[in-house]
Amino acid sequence: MKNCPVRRLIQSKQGYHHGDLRNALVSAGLKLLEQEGHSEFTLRDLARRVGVSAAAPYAHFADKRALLAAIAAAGFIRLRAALEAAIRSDSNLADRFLHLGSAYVRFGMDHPALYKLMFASEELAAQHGEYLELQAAGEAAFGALTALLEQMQRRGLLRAGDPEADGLSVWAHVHGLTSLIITGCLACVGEPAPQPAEVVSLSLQLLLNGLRGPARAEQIA
Amino acid sequence: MKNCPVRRLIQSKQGYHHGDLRNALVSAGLKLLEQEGHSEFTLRDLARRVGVSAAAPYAHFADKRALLAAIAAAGFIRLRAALEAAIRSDSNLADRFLHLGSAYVRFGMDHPALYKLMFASEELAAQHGEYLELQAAGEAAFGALTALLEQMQRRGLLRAGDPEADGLSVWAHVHGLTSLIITGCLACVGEPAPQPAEVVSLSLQLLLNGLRGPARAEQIA
DNA sequence: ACCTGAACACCGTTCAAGT
DNA sequence: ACCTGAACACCGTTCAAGT
Repeated sequence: MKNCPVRRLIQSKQGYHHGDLRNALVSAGLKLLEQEGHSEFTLRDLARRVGVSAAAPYAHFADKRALLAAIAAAGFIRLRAALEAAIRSDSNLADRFLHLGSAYVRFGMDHPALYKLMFASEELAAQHGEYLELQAAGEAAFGALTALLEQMQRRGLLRAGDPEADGLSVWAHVHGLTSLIITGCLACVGEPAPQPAEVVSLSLQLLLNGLRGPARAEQIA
Repeated sequence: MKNCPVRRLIQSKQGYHHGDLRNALVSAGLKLLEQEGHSEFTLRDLARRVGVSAAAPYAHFADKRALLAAIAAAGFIRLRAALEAAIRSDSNLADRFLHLGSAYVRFGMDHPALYKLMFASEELAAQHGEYLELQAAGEAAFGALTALLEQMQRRGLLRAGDPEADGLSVWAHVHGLTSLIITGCLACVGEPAPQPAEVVSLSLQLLLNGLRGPARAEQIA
C-alpha cells in the first residue's frame, strides 16, 4: 500500500540512511516474532537489527506501543486472509464453518507470538481511541466470520439468530481454544495430554451443533 | 497454609525487619493488581511498598517470574473458590452449569489484571517444569468444572461423552469470552457495543445446547 | 524531514558485606 | 538465614545537534 508517486519521490529523496524505516521496522518486528517464541522484544534491539540508532524509530512512531500496534494490524490482515482462504474451499457450508474454525486456531498455532501481540494490542486500541488501523483490521477479520454465519442462517443450516451475536460466541470459542493451546494450558491438564487437533475438531462440532438447535433451550426443572 | 509450629518459631525469630517477607510480597502484589488495571508491575516498586530493599525479594524467589507465578497460584485458588460457590447454589443442574460459566467470566471481569497474569504465568508453568504450585492450583480449578459435567452426563442431562474433553471445550469457551471482554475486544465490534452480560448468557446457552445434542452431527451434503 | 549521540530516569539481577 | 548498598548491563524516551 502507499505506492503513490508522491511517496516514491519522498523515498527517492532518501532519508540518507534507510529510505523507508517505518516499514522496515514493522517487517523486522514481524520476522522477530516468527523466529522467537515470545512476543516481547526491545525497541533498541529492533533498531539495532535494522541498522539504525535507538532514537530513530521515534521519527515514525509515537512510542513503542504504536509500533506494536502497527505490527498487530499487519497480523490481523494476515489472519483475515487465512480465514477467507479457508472459506473459499469448495465444500459445503457446514464444512466451511469447521474449516474456518480450524484455520483460525492454526493461525494462532503457527504464529503464537504474533497472535498474543495482536490481542495485547487490541486491548490498547480498545482503551485509547487511537490505533484506528489496528481496530479496522480486527473488525475486518471478524467480518469474514459473520458473513459465513449469515449465509448459513439464510439457507436454514443454522437456527435463526443475530449473526453478529452468534459470531461473538464463535469468536470467543476459537479464541479461547487458540489461547489455551498456545499458552500450553491445554497440555497441562489431562492424562495423557490431549491432542490440540482433536480438541479443536470436537469443540467445533459441539459449537456447530449448538448453533443448529433452538436459541433458548427449554428449562429443565 | 504452612502454619506448622516449626515455621512459627522461625518467624518469631524474626528476620529482624519483616518476619514474613514472602507472603508480604505476594499479598502486596495481589493488592497492586486489584488497584491498577494493568497486570505489569516492577519488582522494585513492590519491594518499595513493602518497605524493603530492591534485592530482598531474591532471598525468597529465584526471579521475578517466580514471584508472579506465586501470585498467579493464589489467583487460581480464588477462582476455584468462586466456581465452587457458584455450583453450590440449590438450583437444578442446568442452571448450575450456567451459573458456573457466569461466575468464571465474572471472576475475570472483577479481577482483569490478576486473570491476565494467571494465564501469562500458566504459560511459563507449562513450558518449564517448575511452578508446581501454580500448575496444581490451575488443575484444581478445572476439576470443579469436569465434576459438574460428569454429574450432568450421568443424569442424562447431557449427551454421553468424555467429561474431560467436554470440559476443555467449555473452558475454552468461557476463557475466550473472558479474554475478549477484559481486553475490550468485545466492545470494539458491533453497533452499539454488545453488553457483556447478554453475550455471556446467550453464549452459555448455545454451549449447553450443543452439549445436549449428539457428539457427532450427521454430515450434510 | 529524518537521523545521531548523549543523556535521563528507570529496570532486573548479582554480590559482597552487614546483622 | 535474611537483608542492605552499590554496582552491572540493560531499558524506553527526550532532545539538542547534525545532514
